[in-house]
Amino acid sequence: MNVTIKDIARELGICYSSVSRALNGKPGVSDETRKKITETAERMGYRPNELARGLVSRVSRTIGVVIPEILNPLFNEITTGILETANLNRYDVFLCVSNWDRKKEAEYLKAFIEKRVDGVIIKSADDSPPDSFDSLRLPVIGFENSSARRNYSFVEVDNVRGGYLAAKHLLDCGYRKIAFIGGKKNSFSHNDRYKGFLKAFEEKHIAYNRTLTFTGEFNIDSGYNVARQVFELHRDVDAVFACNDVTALGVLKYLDQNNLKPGDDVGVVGFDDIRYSDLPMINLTTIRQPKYLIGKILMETLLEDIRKKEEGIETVSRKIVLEPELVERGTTKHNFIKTDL
Amino acid sequence: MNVTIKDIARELGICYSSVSRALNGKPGVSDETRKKITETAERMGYRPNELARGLVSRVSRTIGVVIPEILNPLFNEITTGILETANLNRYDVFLCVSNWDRKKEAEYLKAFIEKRVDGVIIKSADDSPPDSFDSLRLPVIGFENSSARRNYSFVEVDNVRGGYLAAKHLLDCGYRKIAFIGGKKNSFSHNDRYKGFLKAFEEKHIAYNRTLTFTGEFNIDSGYNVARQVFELHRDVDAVFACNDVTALGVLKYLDQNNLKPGDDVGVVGFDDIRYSDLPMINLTTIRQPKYLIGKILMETLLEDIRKKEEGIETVSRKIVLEPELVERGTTKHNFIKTDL
DNA sequence: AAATATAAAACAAACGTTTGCGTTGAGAAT
DNA sequence: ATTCTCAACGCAAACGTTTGTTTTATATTT
Repeated sequence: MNVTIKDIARELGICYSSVSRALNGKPGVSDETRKKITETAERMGYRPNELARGLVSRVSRTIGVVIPEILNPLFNEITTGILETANLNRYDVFLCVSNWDRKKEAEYLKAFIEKRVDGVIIKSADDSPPDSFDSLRLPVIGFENSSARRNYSFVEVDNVRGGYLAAKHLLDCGYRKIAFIGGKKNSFSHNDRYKGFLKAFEEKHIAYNRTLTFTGEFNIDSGYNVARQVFELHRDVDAVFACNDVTALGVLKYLDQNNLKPGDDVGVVGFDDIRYSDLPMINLTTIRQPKYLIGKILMETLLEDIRKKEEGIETVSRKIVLEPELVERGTTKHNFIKTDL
Repeated sequence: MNVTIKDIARELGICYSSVSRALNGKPGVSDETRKKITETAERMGYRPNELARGLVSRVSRTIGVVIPEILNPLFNEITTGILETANLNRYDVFLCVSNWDRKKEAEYLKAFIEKRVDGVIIKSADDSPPDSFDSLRLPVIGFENSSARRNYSFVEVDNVRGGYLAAKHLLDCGYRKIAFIGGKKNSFSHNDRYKGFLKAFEEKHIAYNRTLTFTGEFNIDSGYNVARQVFELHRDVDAVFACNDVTALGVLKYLDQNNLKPGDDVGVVGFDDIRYSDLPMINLTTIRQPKYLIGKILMETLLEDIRKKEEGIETVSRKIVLEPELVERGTTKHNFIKTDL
């Protein structure tokens, strides 16, 4: 049904190999016939079959991407960077959402292999990235979890520094009883941010009460519920560092419903700087991750690895660390002085 | 480098066609050899090459999706529905973002054809969906723009009714000087929502001052700027119907910065009911689109069309219309009575 | 004019599958 | 003993490309 190079060859009474060479700009065909070929290809509406092409050339110009969520603004923006960079380089992307399910993740990876993608980008659902790639020679790059040390590259933000910046800022403002609401317990990002968080206290020789440490899920409801827990258990908490902005939104929701004014009554710092957190109604102080850039670098690094592999150049696993940045907004106030509520 | 069915056949001293049949559960191979085959396939780590498979079977189990944006919460949730439904049915999705660029859109479609996707879902960047499919027999389904009547199916929300619900609600509350901030001028959704909007006025025999009609882009800044325009030009406006929630957020931002209280001073209704619009800090009254469901139905309908095509059954273009729903929140108040500001 | 070089085109194998058809051989029916 | 049936398996073509090799035709050299 579709036009093939054989059809074009038959139309012109020549061999189809010449058509292939002509259309791919390879030598071995005269300018005259080349012109005739491109013209008839155009006229007949020829569309190369990338499946056949990929079968012999072993290149599919396709990347597989697995992320845990897409609704989450963090991954949303990272994905945007990934997709735009891919498309800029004429690659197509299989996008798969694991919902933090390790099993699904493995299934997607299997499908990627069967569809012969040229490379894979993965934010693993847990902190032991799949090892099924170790045997294949498929270029892979991960987001976060670099500490799990695989033989592939990683991109991530300096989470220790992020946690440090958050705590230091809160302490500088004058907040003292600071609750830490982390992400999944024992996840690398959680641990690193907590580590940095504690470091700020140490540096200022302020003792940290570890009973103020909590963990939550990556959504608003969780943030809300944990906030309630925090304030019911510890009436004297005067600030919260939430390990991501979505959780922070849940905290803000709790404060709003309990007539606590962010910044004045309770300081709040988030992490990520998601879209809309700069709205005046939200105005969340946060640690910014360069989300779009992360996606862009993930894809660019992967494409470079793919190119090198095609050229037979050995690649080394890299770990690319980006800097987080404090964004001061209205949910923290300088010169905070505790007033008993 | 990869294990093939020929490798398995050689290992067992049989013909590779038997391997194919065994692995695909087809008849013509004894239970005994079938078992041996599946075992060695497993042992050797065989992964079928979907490129080769697709080449002969003409089925790739791959869907191409083109959307204008992914950052936008509306498309974000629709995409979630699309992806999850695809994955549930063991399809992979090429996701491409057009950024409302007609040319990019065409490029993606071309790539889809070359990669031999089984079907396409598209929210076209403008209101004349690409016609390049008319010749191909590729199953396609669109989101919105159904009025452009192509020979493929569409899913959309009843936009006329949505506009009507918004205006009726505002009028019922007591708002009278209502600004309409639309989307891209002359887009079908814009026109339909405006049509419904006007209908509510007619029904109540209230004249509508058409100078209160504005258009904007699909982002916060635009909403903010148009809001400023609205209120600088028309000091007596007491409510705004924004054609989408993102624009409405821009309006809320403007109100916040000008000490106007949503609901009490100015009624605001959005459209879509995006994530986070239910946060107490935002609390936006809006017309809900069943976003996830839209994505799900888009994919399910497409897959059905694909299945029918594979079975040689003729398909007819359908237009699936979903109902929008008014969600009352804090940015509109009943018994609003105009007080001169 | 014969030998040689070169560009253009044809030939053919390969990529890894699926699948229609032909072959084989063992047991059942005659 | 001969024929028939039928499952199990092998053979080979096909899907639409790319690409190395061979043939052909033309131009160049001696």
